[in-house]
Amino acid sequence: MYSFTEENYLKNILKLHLGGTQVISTNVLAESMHTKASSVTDMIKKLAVKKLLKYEPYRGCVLTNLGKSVAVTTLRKHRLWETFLVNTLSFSWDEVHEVAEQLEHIQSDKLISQLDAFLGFPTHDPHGDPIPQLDGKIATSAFFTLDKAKSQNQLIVCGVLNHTTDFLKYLSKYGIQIGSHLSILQINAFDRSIDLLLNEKQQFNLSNEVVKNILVQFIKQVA
Amino acid sequence: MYSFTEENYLKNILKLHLGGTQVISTNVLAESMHTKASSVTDMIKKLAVKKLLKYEPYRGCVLTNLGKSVAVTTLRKHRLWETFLVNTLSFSWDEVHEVAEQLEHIQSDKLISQLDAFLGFPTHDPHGDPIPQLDGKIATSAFFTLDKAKSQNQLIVCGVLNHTTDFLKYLSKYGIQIGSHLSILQINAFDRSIDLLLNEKQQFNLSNEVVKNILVQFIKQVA
DNA sequence: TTATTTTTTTAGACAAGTCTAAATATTTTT
DNA sequence: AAAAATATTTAGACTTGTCTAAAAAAATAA
Ligand SMILES: [Mn+2]
Ligand SMILES: [Mn+2]
Ligand SMILES: [Mn+2]
Ligand SMILES: [Mn+2]
Repeated sequence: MYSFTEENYLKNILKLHLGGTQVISTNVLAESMHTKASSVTDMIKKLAVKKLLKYEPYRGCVLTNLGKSVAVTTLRKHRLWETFLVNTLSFSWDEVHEVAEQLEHIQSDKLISQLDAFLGFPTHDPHGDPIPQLDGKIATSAFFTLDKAKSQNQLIVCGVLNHTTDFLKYLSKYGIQIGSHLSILQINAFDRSIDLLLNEKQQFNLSNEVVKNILVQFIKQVA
Repeated sequence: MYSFTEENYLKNILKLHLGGTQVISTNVLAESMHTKASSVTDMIKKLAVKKLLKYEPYRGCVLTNLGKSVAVTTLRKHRLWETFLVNTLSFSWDEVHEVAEQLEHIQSDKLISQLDAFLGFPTHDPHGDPIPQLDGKIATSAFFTLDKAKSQNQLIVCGVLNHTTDFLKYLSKYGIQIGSHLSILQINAFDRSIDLLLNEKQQFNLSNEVVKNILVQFIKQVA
């Protein structure tokens, strides 16, 4: 129905919307698409004709409901495939994104619904991001970033904001993954780094730059 | 590395080679690609420049070893994905081809090797076609078509030559699938149709047109 | 409010892949 | 061996998506 390129534009606009931007400017979208502003202008004019977004010259664009639904479906497919790659095919969380970028464009409703069922209707992908449901609803994250934590907090790692291979490999090297337990020992005021205890065993320090990209929640007391 | 289109051309040429044709003519390839002869001429010139095939104007083309290896890999991916769709995601054998046509172009060596392992290193796809191995070897079929059978033969269905949804649905309606047992009751000389017994239960007649497209082998006596 | 900088759009070009119509080659028939 | 039929290639055009360079609009600074 829609080309890979169109789906990628819509998905990137959606991500920018989800990041809190109402109207997406040409330059911001060009950055996000790793392309030039002139290419973006051409493309958003075409997407506007197809009623996938609203476009005001020199003002930027906003997804229509139609465009949003295409984008959400693409994001859903991306995250389901990432889950499949990690849970079923033993990929590590830093290896899945590139492959999911390809798989998300496969067109088959049955494929996605069967995959969803096979995976047991997962709610979050391997990076802790919510998987949009069939009806288009995306769970809003109840998680907060580790730099908001207080001393003595008992936390559990739920996701990451930075999805780059480098960052994920860095976390993996320390043994940090989704589900890891973190106890905050001390917050260092001078550089905002955090001393913590991982899984009640290893103790180390994480820089503020790292800490800002780790999503956590309080450990739930299971009665 | 290679575009979807290039992979599709190479895969179609390989299929024609496997069908017994040494040199592939422009018109035959155009038919196979559902495109026009002039488009084929353009494309094979490009593939020749890339050393994927040898091309003699007005004479036709032949895959090089490089082209053959790309084509075989694509065919391997196609058949592994078909196997996944049927074995893991509960697709029926007449629903998988279109989706596999898309999935076969996903680029990730790890994806394919992990999928192969997950499926238990299958040797044949859901239509009974051999899955090319990593080294490029394609098992030659030890099967024969049902129209070669003799009266009293005890056979097992191993594959099909016609892969269309219509044909596969037709077989499924009668309950014929890979692994079905067939006993030849009678061969009717006048129309070359066959009366047979399916799985020692149902008895019916299959036309010569149908019978020519079913691959079988003798039932092996397992001691 | 005018001048300068930044952002966005337009103009024109290019690559991939396809098509139709016309020109050549090749094969088959007479 | 020439004529007719068939197969193949060339020429020119079109679509999608991209780019650079230049023009125009908007935002910011003076
Ligand atoms: Mn991803
Ligand atoms: Mn993810
Ligand atoms: Mn197939
Ligand atoms: Mn098959």
